[in-house]
Amino acid sequence: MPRVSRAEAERSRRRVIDHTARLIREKGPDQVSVPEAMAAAGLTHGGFYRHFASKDDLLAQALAAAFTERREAMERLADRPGDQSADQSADRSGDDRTPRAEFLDRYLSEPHRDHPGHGCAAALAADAARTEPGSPLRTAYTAGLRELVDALAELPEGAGRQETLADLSTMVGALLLARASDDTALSEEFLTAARHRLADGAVHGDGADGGGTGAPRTA
Amino acid sequence: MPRVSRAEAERSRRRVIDHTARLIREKGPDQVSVPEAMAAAGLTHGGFYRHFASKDDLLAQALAAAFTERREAMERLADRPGDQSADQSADRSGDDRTPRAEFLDRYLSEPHRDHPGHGCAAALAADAARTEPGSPLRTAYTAGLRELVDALAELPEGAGRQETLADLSTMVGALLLARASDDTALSEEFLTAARHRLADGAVHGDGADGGGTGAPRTA
DNA sequence: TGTACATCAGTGAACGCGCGTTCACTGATGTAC
DNA sequence: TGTACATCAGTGAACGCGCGTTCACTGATGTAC
Repeated sequence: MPRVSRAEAERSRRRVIDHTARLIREKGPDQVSVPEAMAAAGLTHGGFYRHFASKDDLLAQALAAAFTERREAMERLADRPGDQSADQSADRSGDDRTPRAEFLDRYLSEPHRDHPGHGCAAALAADAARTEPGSPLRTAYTAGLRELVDALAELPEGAGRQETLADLSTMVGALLLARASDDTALSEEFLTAARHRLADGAVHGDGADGGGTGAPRTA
Repeated sequence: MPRVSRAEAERSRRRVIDHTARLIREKGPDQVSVPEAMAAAGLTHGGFYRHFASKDDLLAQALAAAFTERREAMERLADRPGDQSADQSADRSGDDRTPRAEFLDRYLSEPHRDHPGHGCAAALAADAARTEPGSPLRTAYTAGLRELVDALAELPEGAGRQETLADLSTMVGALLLARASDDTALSEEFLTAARHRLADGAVHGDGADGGGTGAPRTA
């Protein structure tokens, strides 16, 4: 069916970007082909260049979309206290837990480890690092990373910027190492070790987390 | 020159593996072609299958070599106190610093960030994670990672296993994020934040390392 | 130690394949009157 | 509102290219006697 409406074409474009945003996290940007990206959106590869200047262009837009998708999910977490939909305090899901604690636990969880397709886009660090400085993918990565850092730092109960950068390093590293470990026990050890480190590991004076003495993770 | 001696052939094989061990860290395993790996060793691609069963086979052997190369460098660090070659205490290079502190500083340094080719093989986590469980690359990665963890945990002044896993997560994450950040300031921030976190952040009970007061680089 | 011959490391051409990109074509959409 | 025509989203074939792998060939190396 040639020549669909402009609204339909715009929907096609978004579908390609969104599917590619998933595919690059699942397989890596280099392993996603143009025919594959188009097919995932229900199209043939011939029309690709009506929507994108090049494959690089699509990859950069898809990466930006992946970062946005995650940032929105995180902001939903941060706004949670004021919002209630179904279970307020019925089950033990954390009304008493801070957005930061909730974010950490979800980040360092087995579902996140096992489903990279809708997971953290910062985990594509190595792919971004291998492109030329100034390349579309590298630029999109850096912008997305910066926004992620800022959003993390602004979470209620967040620590200073330097602590946030160290936290994010630990999270990304543990997630990647857990994904790569071809051994269930070792993989879980990475997630657990990082969770413990970030929950109370950075605290010097006292080891209590829940309670809430003032500056909990300061040196 | 066809039909070289067996010793020469063995040297060729090692040259291919060693160059590939560098190339996969620089460009990623998927971006290294068979012709490129052979050319790096001064050979043409035709003879490849006299040395390796497949490209996958070479990649796995190269990854194992990359891990070994780094482990040997680390063990040299650990043995340093007993070994002296040129400068014992002439310059300020750390005779008073622990092997662990030395390792951390080198790991989270700009030279390591800027020269992945001879850097940490664990940074290939995402590439390993994207292969099938049980694949040669994945298996080699897991084995190398396990040895790295063990070697780290056995460093003098090393903490427990869980602390080691969290430390390694922070190091790998910070290194990858620093490499990907297309902004010098942000990149250095990641290295610095991780250095501070690991220098004094993980110590619970006492902060004393080599010389004097405990936490020297506290916020 | 010398001779005869099998082995096999390395070469370069060739294979089938999927890639990114281009292009002629189609017909419904969008627009001008 | 209708009509005439230009636009352009999507199709499918085609391009040149580099890939992983195979293969016939070469001649020095290694071995048997």
